[in-house]
Amino acid sequence: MTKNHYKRYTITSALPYANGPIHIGHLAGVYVPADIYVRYLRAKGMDVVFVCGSDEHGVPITIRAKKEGKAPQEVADFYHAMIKKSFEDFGISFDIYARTTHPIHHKTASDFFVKLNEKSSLITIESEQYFDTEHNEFLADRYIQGTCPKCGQADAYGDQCEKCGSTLSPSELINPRSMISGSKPVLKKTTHWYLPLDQYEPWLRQWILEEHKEWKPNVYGQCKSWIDQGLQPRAVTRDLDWGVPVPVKGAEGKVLYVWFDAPIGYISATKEWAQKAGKDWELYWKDDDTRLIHFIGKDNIVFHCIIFPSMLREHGEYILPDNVPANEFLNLEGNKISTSRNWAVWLHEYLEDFPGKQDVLRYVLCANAPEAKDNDFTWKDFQAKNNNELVAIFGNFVNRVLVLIQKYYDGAIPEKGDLNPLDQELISFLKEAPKTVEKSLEAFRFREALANFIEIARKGNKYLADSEPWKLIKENPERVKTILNLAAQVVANLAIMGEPFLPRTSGKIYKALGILPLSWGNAGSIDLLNPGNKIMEPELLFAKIEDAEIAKQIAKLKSTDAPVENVSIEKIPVQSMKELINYDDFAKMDIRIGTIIQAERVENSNKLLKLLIDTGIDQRTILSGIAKYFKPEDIIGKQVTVLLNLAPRKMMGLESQGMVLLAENQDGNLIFVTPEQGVANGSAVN
RNA sequence: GGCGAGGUAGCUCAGUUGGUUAGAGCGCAGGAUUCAUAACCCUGAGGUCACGGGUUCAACUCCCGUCCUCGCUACCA
Repeated sequence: MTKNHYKRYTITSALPYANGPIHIGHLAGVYVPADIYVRYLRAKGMDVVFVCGSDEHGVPITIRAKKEGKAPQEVADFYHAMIKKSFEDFGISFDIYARTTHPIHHKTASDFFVKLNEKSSLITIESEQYFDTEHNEFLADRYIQGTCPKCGQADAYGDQCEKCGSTLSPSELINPRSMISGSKPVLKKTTHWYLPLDQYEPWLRQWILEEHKEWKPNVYGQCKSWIDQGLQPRAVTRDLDWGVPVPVKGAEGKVLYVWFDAPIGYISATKEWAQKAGKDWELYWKDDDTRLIHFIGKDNIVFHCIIFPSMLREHGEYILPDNVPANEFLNLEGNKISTSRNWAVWLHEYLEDFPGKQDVLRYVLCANAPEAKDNDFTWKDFQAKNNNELVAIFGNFVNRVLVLIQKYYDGAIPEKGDLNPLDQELISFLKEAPKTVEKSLEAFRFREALANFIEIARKGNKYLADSEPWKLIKENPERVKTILNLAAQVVANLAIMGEPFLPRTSGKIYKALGILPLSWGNAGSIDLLNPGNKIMEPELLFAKIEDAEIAKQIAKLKSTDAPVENVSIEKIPVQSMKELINYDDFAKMDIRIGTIIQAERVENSNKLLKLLIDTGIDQRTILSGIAKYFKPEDIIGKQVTVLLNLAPRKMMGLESQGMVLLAENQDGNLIFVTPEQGVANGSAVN
């Protein structure tokens, strides 16, 4: 249960996978909110550690490494360095950005496993797994390719088909082959350790569903869904040579599964930081007065709410997360962000294209963060928020105050005199402002917090408009001193309360005011600036972003064929060529042209269409997973290419007698392979 | 199909335990102003709160059903 007071905070943000750069979706969902929260805590003087690091293990990295003829470490090094740098340049204020290949992490993860094993918290299960006899090693799911049993895609991986998105197990693949040698793998017995999640169900139910009803609806709902569906034991080891070796006799050639070692990375990162900073890491993980918070995206909910807490609890010494504020996903210009299609705004590219504009992106991503539902990032909105809010409201207010003080008082803060009702109103608003912002931040409502913050600048503009110092300067100069003193105090307040959201901008304001950064506790005061203090020549906080710059970004995005720039490691080709076959293999296939004469949806299926095909030699039923792409009535009469002698297979209680061939275009839509000109049904394709 | 999250002004979103004329920002229209990056400030138009039932003195808010979007999950040979 959330307590009222904590002595310290441990804040984690999801470990990026060292297999690609960071994009705005990662930032909006995880790193910007986490950083805002941490900066806020620090400004309040809280004892806080903010940890993150690269997740460098896992099979995708080894696959990429193999394809590029590199060692896995080289791939991880490249992206680790790139990610670390872009976070630094962007201003995410980690206390440490660690990595899971660091010895401290290997030892921590290893010890963690040993402890669980010694407590008999893990169970071992023997199973059959694919083994590459040529290379003499077990094959990770990702190392096995074969035909997807669900969509027929020939290059599905052992754990997932990237075309249809199905989750698979290697044994389901048709004609499995090793991606290392190309040979056909054999099943071989192997033993693995499992975390018996099913045994923790009563506790999880109590801990989450009863004691953490305050978690966000999306998080709470996902957890409930998982728990209600019944949890299964989960393997925590794999037969692989890239990862943390399983520290048990007889486990040679086995490593900890990435999902087991990655979250422990938060702990080892804290250890590494503590060593350097001369702190006691255990206070941050084992003391009940420490509040542990995980910032993640919705894809990580089950790991951070169910699996990792189960591990921590079984271990026995650790505290559990008090909250897991997971965000939804950010879309880009109406489409899902996609790395493979290069539909993304990459952080390292943004930093190059918009130098010095880190705060603009922070602002837009926070104002538009996908807190309750998926959200859309558009460049037009980015421009509008910059020009209409940062420039026109915030930047403009600060600028006009500084310009007026410069003009009337040669840059010296004037003295306050008697206060009138207008002043009083401003002062009481200002006094309440920190509490309002604070309340939103404490509830992880960052959009609201940001809106509350920008409201301060709005009020400042209104105060100037209402009090009209530029008019009064002639008739009542004494009064103007009070107005501009108060206006300047508002500017100082903006610097304090803006720091979590817009740290660089805050720095600029402090510099312009000629004062050192103030802590959050000063917010709300109207005595932050001493009369007589000199301010600097005003410098604009934000610049307008012109249409041309936006058009350029949109054009860049729309040229989806463009390779990922500034990434020297090449992307994995979409599909590599399969192994060679001889003519006889090909001749075995009976491929013909047929015509769809009936088409209807399959009941209770949202993917399958039941097609009746005239193949020239018969009329047969073929089921095809294309319901998402075609309406039945639209495809009747269409000539298509059909694989006739594919062994029949039952789906949804119906038998499919063949396969209709389809191609996928760049948008991910399916296209029938249709003869250029009409031909007779039954014509062979050779 | 099952489960989860959403469906509120043109756009992006708030609406706390059901309570008087449903809010904000942007955009739009009009006005005022000139200290300011032609920015600021004021006013206004715009919503059968997805749809249909029900509970209630009272429902955006609770219950039932339907439709749509997103995610997970099952059938995509």
